[in-house]
Amino acid sequence: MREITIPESGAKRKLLDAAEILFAIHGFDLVTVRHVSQRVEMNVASVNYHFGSRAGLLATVILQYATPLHEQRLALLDTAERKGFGKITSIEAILEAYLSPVLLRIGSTELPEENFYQLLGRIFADHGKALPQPYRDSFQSVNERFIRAFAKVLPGLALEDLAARFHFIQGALIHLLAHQATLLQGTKSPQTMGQSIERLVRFAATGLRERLVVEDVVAVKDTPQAMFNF
Amino acid sequence: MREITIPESGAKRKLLDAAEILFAIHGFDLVTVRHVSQRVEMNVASVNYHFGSRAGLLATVILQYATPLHEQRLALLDTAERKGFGKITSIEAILEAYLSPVLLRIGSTELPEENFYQLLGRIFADHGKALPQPYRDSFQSVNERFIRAFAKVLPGLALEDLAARFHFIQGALIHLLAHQATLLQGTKSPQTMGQSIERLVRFAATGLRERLVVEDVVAVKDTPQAMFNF
DNA sequence: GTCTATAAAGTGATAGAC
DNA sequence: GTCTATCACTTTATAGAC
Repeated sequence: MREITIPESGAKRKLLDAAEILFAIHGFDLVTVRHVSQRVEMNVASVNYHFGSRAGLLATVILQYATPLHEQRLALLDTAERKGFGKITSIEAILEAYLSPVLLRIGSTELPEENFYQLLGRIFADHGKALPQPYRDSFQSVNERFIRAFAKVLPGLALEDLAARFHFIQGALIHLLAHQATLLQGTKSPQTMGQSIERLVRFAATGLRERLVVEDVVAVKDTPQAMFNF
Repeated sequence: MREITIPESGAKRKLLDAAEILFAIHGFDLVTVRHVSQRVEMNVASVNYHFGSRAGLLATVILQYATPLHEQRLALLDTAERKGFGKITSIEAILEAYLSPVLLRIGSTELPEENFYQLLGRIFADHGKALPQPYRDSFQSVNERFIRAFAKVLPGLALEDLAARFHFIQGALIHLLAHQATLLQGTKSPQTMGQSIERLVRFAATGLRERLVVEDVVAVKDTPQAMFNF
């Protein structure tokens, strides 16, 4: 599998900057190599020369943002776990390890805050669907790592329920990232993303602590791995 | 504003059936009028003849699903509110009025269950972005109606916090709809959507009941309408 | 590395025969 | 209403000049 390195400057960087904001605003499907190259007044062949293809450009953009975010999430999770479990705040610590890294805007170079969140929302909405399989697996392994961390501090909860709740939290985050900008239109005192994330942490922590006893939700015991397929 | 009526049979119905499943699988941006017409072995001009344009076809598909769902949600909410508040179960009743109508698969004619949920997820992920403004307003008014209903049974919670939490729940539902199918790959005893919705009701109800006292989340008092812009 | 020209295929929409 | 042919344009990608 080819490694993708992120250029600091030069022609590749210029094209990436253009691609990032266009993908953020219009989505992955509607942006053409012409839109990208024309935005920075380069020729139409430049994208294919520097990234091989349109797909190569898209993969580079996605990995530039997803990879450091994944690393930051896992690093914060490691730190939270080393500080020890059993404390009342451990659920919040894991949630913050997962949610707060989006606030660091890592991977971003020139992108305005609003477009950074939009782009991140699009990237995680389809779980790196535009990436080759090996890269997609990294999305999945981060999910699995977090679900197992929650399982340790919520021993009374079935893994199936935990996976479902984690999926809910992931959806809430993606929706927030995708629509925070439009949510603020016309507001004089805009909510910052930090405030929204803080709200989500509290909402999710309470929801996770709900002790589930449902008769009609049957436990699934056959293929554990299937639970992490998202 | 032109009314859009849904045909029961005939050429329009055939084209709609094709369009629905293609939009569900590939997304709104990648499906062409040729894909649609060729799927049911009709000529390329048929879409433009029957729907005026590609955009007209897309709007018809979206409204066919969104309109009855909106009506069902509001009808269930009215029923829940008439049964009286103050009971411990009122939060769950409102949540079920919002979430459970997706299980009825209303608006659907020929769509397999998996694709129905996918399509609904795509429709609500972008709040009817592909629709003319008057229709988009109906998405927003349903949200506002539900947030106000929650406010009555959660009087201690600021409207800003409520709106944020409702947005989280909406995101969780959309993510669930969009990925329920892939979530089940490889599972022998698949979770039904009904079970997932039941899990979401419990998770969300608990999260909504969390009594928020946060110093760093400042109340916004200027433009109330901006809170419902989603 | 940059750029123009072009290939080969696809796009939405429409004119006009039937 | 149906269908073919076609228009005017856009798409990704590449060959080849500089």
